[in-house]
Amino acid sequence: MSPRPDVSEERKNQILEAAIAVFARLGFQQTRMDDIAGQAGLSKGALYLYYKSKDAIIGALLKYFFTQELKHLQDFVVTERPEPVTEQIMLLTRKMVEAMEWMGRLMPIAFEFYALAGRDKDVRQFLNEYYLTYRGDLARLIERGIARGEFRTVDANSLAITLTALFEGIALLYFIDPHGLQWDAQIEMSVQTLLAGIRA
Amino acid sequence: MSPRPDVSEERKNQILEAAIAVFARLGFQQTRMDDIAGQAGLSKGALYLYYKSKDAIIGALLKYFFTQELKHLQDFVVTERPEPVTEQIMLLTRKMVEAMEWMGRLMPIAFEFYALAGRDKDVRQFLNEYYLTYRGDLARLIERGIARGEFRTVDANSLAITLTALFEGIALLYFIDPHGLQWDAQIEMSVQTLLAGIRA
Amino acid sequence: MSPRPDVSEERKNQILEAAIAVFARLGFQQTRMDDIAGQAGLSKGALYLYYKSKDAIIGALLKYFFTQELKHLQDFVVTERPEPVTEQIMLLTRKMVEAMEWMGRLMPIAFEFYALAGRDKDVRQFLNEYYLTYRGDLARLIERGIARGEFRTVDANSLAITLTALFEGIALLYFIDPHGLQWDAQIEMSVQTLLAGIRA
Amino acid sequence: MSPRPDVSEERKNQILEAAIAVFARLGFQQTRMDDIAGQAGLSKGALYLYYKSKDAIIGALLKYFFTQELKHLQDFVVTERPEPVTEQIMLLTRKMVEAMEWMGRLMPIAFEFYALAGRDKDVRQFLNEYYLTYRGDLARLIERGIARGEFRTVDANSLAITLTALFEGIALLYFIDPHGLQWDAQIEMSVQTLLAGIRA
DNA sequence: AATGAATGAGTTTTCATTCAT
DNA sequence: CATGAATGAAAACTCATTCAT
Repeated sequence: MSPRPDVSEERKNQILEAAIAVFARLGFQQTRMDDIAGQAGLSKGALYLYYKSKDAIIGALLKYFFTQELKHLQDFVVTERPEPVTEQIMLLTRKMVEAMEWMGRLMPIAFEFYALAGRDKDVRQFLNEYYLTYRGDLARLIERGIARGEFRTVDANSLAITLTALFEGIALLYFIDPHGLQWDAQIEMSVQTLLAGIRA
Repeated sequence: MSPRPDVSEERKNQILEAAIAVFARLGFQQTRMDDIAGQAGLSKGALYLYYKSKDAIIGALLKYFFTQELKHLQDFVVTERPEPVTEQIMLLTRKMVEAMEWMGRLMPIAFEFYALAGRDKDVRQFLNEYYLTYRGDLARLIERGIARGEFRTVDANSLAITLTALFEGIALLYFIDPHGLQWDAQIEMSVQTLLAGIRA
Repeated sequence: MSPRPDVSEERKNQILEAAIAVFARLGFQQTRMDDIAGQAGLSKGALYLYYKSKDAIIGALLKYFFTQELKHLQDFVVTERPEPVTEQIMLLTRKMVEAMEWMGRLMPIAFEFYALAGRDKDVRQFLNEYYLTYRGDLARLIERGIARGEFRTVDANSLAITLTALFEGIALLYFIDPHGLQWDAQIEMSVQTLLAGIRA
Repeated sequence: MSPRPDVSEERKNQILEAAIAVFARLGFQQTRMDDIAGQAGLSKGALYLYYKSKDAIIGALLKYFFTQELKHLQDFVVTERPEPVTEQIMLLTRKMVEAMEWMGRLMPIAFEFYALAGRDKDVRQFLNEYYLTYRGDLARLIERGIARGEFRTVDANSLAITLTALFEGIALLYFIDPHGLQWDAQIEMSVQTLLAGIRA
């Protein structure tokens, strides 16, 4: 009677969420398939019904992870808003801080990916595309600021790279020492200083 | 006393250099003790005469690697120089670009260490101290700029963090896509913009 | 009684035929229950409704396979025929050649069974009985030839063994190199030569 | 002082002998690497120092096994002998019987190879070459018999195939039922009958 | 000091079998 | 009857580490 509902999608997410939890704690290499299975409440065999290898899980995670990152930014950029762009960027920055704190457990995964990118062309390629999109979106925001006369006429693309680098660099420092500093204040100050450098 | 010079120190460096070469290519995890031994021109057994485990090699490398990084900066900061601090920072930036290009093949190792920091407290602790020193040195440079009236009265420490983050962030982007951009110009522009934000 | 015809026997054969198809291609060990299920157009679970294990399928196949083999021969031997026995044997030989070519794709299964016989006493026992029957039938044919004065007074049983061995040996050589020779001519010649040795 | 003697060759043979022992008992598939290691008195790891996989061991065994088979025959054929060829072939037959009894434990391995040949082109190719050589050698012996006037003018090659098939077929029957018959007498009789068919 | 053969615990992956639906 | 998702017990293979020489 009951057409068994397709659990495939559900299982895949269940496994990815479990993988995130254990990868964050142990790193890709230290994590055993058993760990993921245990965390997901499934048997080891079940993992292989949905992903054909550990690498496949890591690969799926890569997309899952960075795709979500982009969503945040794109929600922001896609619609023209009335507030000054400076303010929008500060808002974005604050959102990023929140995300950073919330995603603290995911940061080790990001750094695993960066390390992996050193050896794996596909991963590097994927990350490259991610950053291209990311800074492209930022560049559009900055151009809006230039058009509105908020910013000097700077190379929006270059500045987008600078901003991206600043975000990533701060994330790294936060990752190394999350409790040694008032990061929210610090980040706001950093971005403020940078924006001060391009104010019209 | 001993007529034979102590070969021990030499061997240890020989091993670390070999480890750098293969770790950069393969990552910590993929690298076999055999790989290091082969690269060093020693037997696998010999490795264990000088380091008691693979982890010990990685640990020694951590110090070796980041200590060298600091030297560059400290040479710069330790002596008061006559040039404007802005110029000194730009000079430092250019040095960093050169180093980045020259050390390109070593960058994977840095990212291996960041990933490792996520699950090894000692590594995290060590990197934290590294960054403390690094930004402390930068802060002194910035204070000098403030004292000389080149910069506004900003929180030198905060700005040092901002600058450190910017350097690290750019290094990450360079690592992911070394040939997609004119990195030397990009970095100079990034730092210039930031410094423009604090110019008196 | 039951208005529905017993589907059980039909299913069992369906499964055996599917098993033959995949076993021939992949061998017993390489074949997955999934392969058999897929080939039979059934679910994996259904297999277990009709056979309690993979080994049970192989066991059933053993009987199915060699029982059919014997039918051919027995049709031949059971009724006294008017033709010279030599001619009957040649006829039988030609039938065997036809069967060999037709069953070419099934020969791997026979060799799987021989290999299996090496480690499974039941299989060995079953094959032993098969050969006993086979050569018993041949012996009766030969005795008829002796009785009719076509052959010298030889030990019919021994000769039956010789003939069986010759058939099996040629099948092996054919299996290893089916296209390297004119097997039909070769086999006829082989049997002719053997029969020449016992002609009265 | 003592230049450590190269144990590599010794180990490889040690492993092959161990493999023969357990393969004969358990078959290729049922045999675990641990079984071979245990039988060889080595650790599992040591196996992999000398053969890179289980298949590699099987492959090496294939050569080892059939190469030795050929040696027996070639010793026989290579030098022109004074005895009648019929007698030489009977002598060869008797040797084969001895070998068969001595190698009883190896026969399961031969049948494993035959089954394997059904799925593995390389194995099939190898066996094909083996049989080509084998019957080529036999053909030379038979030709000698024709030249000496012992045999009728038959196709030596065809007869070599017949003889090879007879040997192989008898080996199969022996394998299935080693104790049910006086095999030595049976084989002599079989070959005698065949040779009777070509006697001049 | 140096070697490299040997070890064996540890890891991914496979697949016959079960059982809730 | 039939399904196919789930299980978990193997088993091949790896590699850091040891130690006899």
